[in-house]
Amino acid sequence: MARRETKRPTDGELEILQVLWELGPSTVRQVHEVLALRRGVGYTTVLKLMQIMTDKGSLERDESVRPQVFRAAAPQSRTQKQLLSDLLERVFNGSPGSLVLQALSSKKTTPEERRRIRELLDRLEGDGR
Amino acid sequence: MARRETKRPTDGELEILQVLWELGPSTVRQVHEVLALRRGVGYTTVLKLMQIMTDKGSLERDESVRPQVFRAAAPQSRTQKQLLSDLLERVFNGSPGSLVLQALSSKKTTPEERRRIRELLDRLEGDGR
DNA sequence: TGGTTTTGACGAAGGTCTTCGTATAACCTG
DNA sequence: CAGGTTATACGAAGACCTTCGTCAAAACCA
Repeated sequence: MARRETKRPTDGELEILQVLWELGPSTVRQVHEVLALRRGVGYTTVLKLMQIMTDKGSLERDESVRPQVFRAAAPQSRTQKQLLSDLLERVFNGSPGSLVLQALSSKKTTPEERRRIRELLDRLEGDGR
Repeated sequence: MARRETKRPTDGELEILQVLWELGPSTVRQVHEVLALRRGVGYTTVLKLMQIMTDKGSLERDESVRPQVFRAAAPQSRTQKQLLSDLLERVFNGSPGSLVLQALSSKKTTPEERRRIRELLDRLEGDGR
């Protein structure tokens, strides 16, 4: 028996999702061009991964055109939210406080971002909780 | 050839680290008791994982006592920071803004946590950046 | 249309991870 | 000290993942 697992994307899958979120629906070749520059991976490697992802449901494929066009099945924001929530549970014991503090203190934020965070905090206070 | 990898702990490793951070230095038996309740894993499975982690350097082992006592090589906060930073790069393109917003909006925070976040934001503004 | 290039499917190698079974070593108890 | 119990080491099975070679199909083009 092996792992019963979350449906977290693997590293390779995430890399491909990132490219597709940025480029929009793309062919294998287009994705490969980006990844080849980034780390010299072969064309069939990318193809295979994308085929597997399609089987898994994380990509969708338009076979009516040639070459086939792939796109991410879920929007970036949803995947981000899911992975963040996963990290929160597995690493921060489900309490977002220290996560947010760590994120804010170790990385640079823009004034605009900070403004929006304050706004959100205000709204949370307003909710009475 | 296979994956050249980050040194992110695997799921199983993280589970053990969590137990050790909570209990402090512990024997395999103690760790196993927690994990067995949580998901029925076998004793030697836990042992093996902890041995591997010791080889990798993520655990340290006191062999001078019997049974041996293991402890996490790195403090929880450091691992949290590392994993958060990793997620930030791989999933949020290195910009913490939306990460923080997502974390705040999807999970409950306490008033105390929000106060500390505001404090930190104030300090960041003060820095002139 | 025939040759060349691009695309897509497939399988398999080699790695990691998790899981245990089994065998040994250490310890304890009478 | 003998017998039983607990702790450790070891190896191997089986599930993924990533990687690519190879071949066939499709598209292109001169």
